Amino acid sequence: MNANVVKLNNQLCHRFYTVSNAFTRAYRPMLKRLDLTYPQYIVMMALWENDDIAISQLLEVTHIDGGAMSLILKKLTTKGYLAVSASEQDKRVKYVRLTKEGRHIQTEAAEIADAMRCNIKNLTADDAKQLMVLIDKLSDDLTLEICG
Amino acid sequence: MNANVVKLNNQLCHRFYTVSNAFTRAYRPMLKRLDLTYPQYIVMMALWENDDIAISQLLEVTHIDGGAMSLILKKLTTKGYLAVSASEQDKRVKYVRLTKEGRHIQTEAAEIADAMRCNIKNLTADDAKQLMVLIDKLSDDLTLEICG
DNA sequence: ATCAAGTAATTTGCATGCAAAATAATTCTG
DNA sequence: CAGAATTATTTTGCATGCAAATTACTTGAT
Repeated sequence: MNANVVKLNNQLCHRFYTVSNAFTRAYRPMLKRLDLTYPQYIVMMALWENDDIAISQLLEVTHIDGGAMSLILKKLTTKGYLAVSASEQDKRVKYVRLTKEGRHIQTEAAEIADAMRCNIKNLTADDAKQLMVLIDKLSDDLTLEICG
Repeated sequence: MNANVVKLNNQLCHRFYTVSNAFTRAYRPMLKRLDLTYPQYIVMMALWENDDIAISQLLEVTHIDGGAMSLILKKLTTKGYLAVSASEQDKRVKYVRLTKEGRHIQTEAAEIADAMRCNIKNLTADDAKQLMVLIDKLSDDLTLEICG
């Protein structure tokens, strides 16, 4: 029978794929004036909220790939937004700290976040809240069982 | 005031980023035996549902990047899952068609989709339905206004 | 104390995603 | 009917995402 035909339009995963990429594209032109890519913006957001943390913690909150993070931190360092330094206690650990410039651009970033929220008109505030709750439920499933 | 502090945990976009990547990672080991990556799997799903279509249509339903699609189609051709041929009417247009082998692996793919659904236990069927509705609303916002 | 494990980061190789430029072929316009 | 504008695909250059291997340090067991 045809019940086994996998329909693209029924796939939750494909929706996430599509929307996630759409977000990245939507942010790109806005982040351009800060010279940030979307993943770099995620790192900056994490640091604005919690500065001077270890790379391992940054990895945990951002969910960015470790290998990618190495490159991203180098680029953000080059841009002058942050500095990375090894811990004295444990030389394996490296701490990331915003520079004055890195803290400074937070104001502009807040405007970008506002602009993005304004662009999302179809979705009500309640919808957005609901959406986050549902995504978090799904998120638990995905992280817990790395599939059998 | 602190109202302008952008919190990572309030960002819808970051949730999509995280979950989308989690899906890709979750699918990877399952798709391995079919020698498919997740985007390649999307292309196959689109073709199982609608075979013998132009690349432009494939781009439309999958939302995969055009540049990436070129490479993906080459790889799927090499794997023996499909064939690409130029249209007679309009030589600019190329049609994509599944091979017998390409059609054959649909059965196994259906099992993979089922397995993935089984792994998502936290989310009820109703939740999933709700989630799709909300994502589609959001999706409209993102595709329509490519931001100002 | 010493050597084997374990940890934190980085590096590597491959597969996209994205924007912009380049190709190739078709249609539109004067 | 010829050149311009348009359309379908591919190519190019850069930035991740992912898994696996590697490096540099630390900790643990004996």
